[in-house]
Amino acid sequence: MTSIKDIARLAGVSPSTVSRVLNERAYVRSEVRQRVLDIVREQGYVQNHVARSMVLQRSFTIGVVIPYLFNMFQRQLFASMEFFLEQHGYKTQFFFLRWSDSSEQAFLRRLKGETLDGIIFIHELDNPLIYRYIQERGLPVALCTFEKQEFGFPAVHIEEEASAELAVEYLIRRGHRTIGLITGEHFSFGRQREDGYKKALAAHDIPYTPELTVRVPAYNPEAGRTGMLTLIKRKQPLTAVFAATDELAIGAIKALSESGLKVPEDVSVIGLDDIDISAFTTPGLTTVRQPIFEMGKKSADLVCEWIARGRMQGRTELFTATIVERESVRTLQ
Amino acid sequence: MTSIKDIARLAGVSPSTVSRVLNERAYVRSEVRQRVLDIVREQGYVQNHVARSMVLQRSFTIGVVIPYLFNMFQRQLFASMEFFLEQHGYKTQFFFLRWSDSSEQAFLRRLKGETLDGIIFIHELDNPLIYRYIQERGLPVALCTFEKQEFGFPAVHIEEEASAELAVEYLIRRGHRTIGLITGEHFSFGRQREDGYKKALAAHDIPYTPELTVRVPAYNPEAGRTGMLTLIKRKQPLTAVFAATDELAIGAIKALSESGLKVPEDVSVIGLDDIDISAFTTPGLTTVRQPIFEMGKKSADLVCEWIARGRMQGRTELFTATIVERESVRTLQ
DNA sequence: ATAGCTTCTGAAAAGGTTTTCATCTAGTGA
DNA sequence: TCACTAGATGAAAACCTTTTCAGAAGCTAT
Repeated sequence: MTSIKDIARLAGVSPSTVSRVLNERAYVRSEVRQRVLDIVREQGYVQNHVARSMVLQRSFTIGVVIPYLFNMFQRQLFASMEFFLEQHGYKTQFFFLRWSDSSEQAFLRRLKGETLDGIIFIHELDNPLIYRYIQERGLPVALCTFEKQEFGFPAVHIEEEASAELAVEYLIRRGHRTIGLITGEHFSFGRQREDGYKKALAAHDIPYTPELTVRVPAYNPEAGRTGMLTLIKRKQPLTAVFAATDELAIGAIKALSESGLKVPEDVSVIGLDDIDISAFTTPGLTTVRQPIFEMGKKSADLVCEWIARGRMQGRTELFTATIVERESVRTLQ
Repeated sequence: MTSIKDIARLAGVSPSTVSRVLNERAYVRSEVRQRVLDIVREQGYVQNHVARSMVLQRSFTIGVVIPYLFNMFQRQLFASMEFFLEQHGYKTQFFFLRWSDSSEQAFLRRLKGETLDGIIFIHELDNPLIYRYIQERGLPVALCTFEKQEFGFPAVHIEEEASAELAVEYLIRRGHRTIGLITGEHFSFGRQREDGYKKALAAHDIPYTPELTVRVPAYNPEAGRTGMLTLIKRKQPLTAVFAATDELAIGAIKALSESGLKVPEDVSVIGLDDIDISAFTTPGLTTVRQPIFEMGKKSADLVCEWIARGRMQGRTELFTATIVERESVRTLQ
């Protein structure tokens, strides 16, 4: 591998000068600059990132932490982040977490050895030590889909509770009063969306029926399917179901059709997220849209802004969720 | 940040000894070893990866290159790779490519500056310089979903052509003789699957009708939808459609139902890939299964094996594709 | 002629690790 | 007692950059 020294030797200058040329510093005679540049091109020389990171004490890398699941929602979010992070001149380093406390600890250890310039969290982690560590180290960070009041990290998210309310409200407005809920056991958004469901019911004087709620261990279609199957088996009459995420909703629709029930004729289904695929199910999934792409962009912007211009205290970017009407909800009567 | 020198000072030994302890080398008195270990734990010290990469000339990072698209198929593949790469002790570094020649050139430049230990390519890149560079540098590599005979890189893939044949054959066996094809313009697999389609027709003496083929510029549901719409508009009678990927098939089903055509009663649809979601569409998508998870694992294993034990010449791992029967294909008569 | 700037350049240090080489100590066998 | 070996340790070099500092050269103003 050719190094800066080779270029220096070939150009008859010192490594310092080559470095100055490469980093577009002043104080290099234009004639020398040109000679160096020519040799660089000729030799196909590229700076060694590792050595650069070493001396600069920065890696030009942003970590993106995704706990446990890597579903369609996160794929879209991640793709968006990666795109804008690259535009800002940063590489993206993935951190998939697995489902365990030891995984979060392992992540923390790993984090300490990593020279990241910043970090984005998708979904909330259980281990508070991680946030505390980030705080102490002063690592630029952005939270995506949740916030952490006590730390005042910049965050981008929708009003989870209000968005769920919006979905259930939509159902109620269309005459539904026996509404099932399928949500996941994990993550703050699952709880918040459940709260939103309850709040909407309460606002319309509909008593909360525990038998209409089912909590599943994941947020994928398969979990939605088994959740819906459970609900059907309970024989609690219902005319509609709110699934806490679109993937859950897609699984629910599958379970309904497997059970000979038509959507939306027999049971209406509404989701939350509006992932790509929701526009392509049959029937098209009525859902609440989270502006995923924009949220990914904003998260990227926030970390980069912190890096470039220093920390801004307690900045939260709230996105609004909106109903997307497709064909999976029927108006009663 | 505490460094190895701090630990050395605290333990009253030299950095060399600490390094030996950390890397589990011999020639350290067990008493000293324990003292160092205690201080390391106490101080929460972790090795600095950048410095380590610098001196070791390896990064413990495998690059995964994904051209242009980042769809559901690739998400699953990527998740699988990341999982097994981590098991092998490697980090995963993403390289998303955009749709242009300059993007591939930019990638090549970037690649030169990167200290990767290995690289996995998902889908074939157009720019041959990239493979030549990899070859010259002797960088361990694995190809996933395609192969490059002239370079003899280890590769894992299915027989694209034969798999497509399998799908079309399945249709023909069920009495279909006017079969549409929706495929993408780009990537070798698109062309190969088209060849498979033609071959299956030829094998059953069905003349190839160009009007039944439509080529779309992407491999996502939206492209599948517009592709199907085009096919419908052409008014060329057909009883079945082979979509080159499941995402295309999902879009095709959507277009059919939008046009008042029922699947599979009016038109049968078969895909290829068997991505997660295909089990959850209504009707369930009949498709040809590519063992995505296993292929991801194998790719990871191959690069790691090359790194650990040196290059194995021209090793190709062929996976077999199998029909997955669900509800989107009807038997005629 | 001298002092004081500006522009340009190179030597050397720094960044945090690993590894080679040299040295020292203790133990073994003659 | 004397070589010799094995075990344990530290000093220093190396990995490849960037940046600071110092010095040289050329100019301007006194």
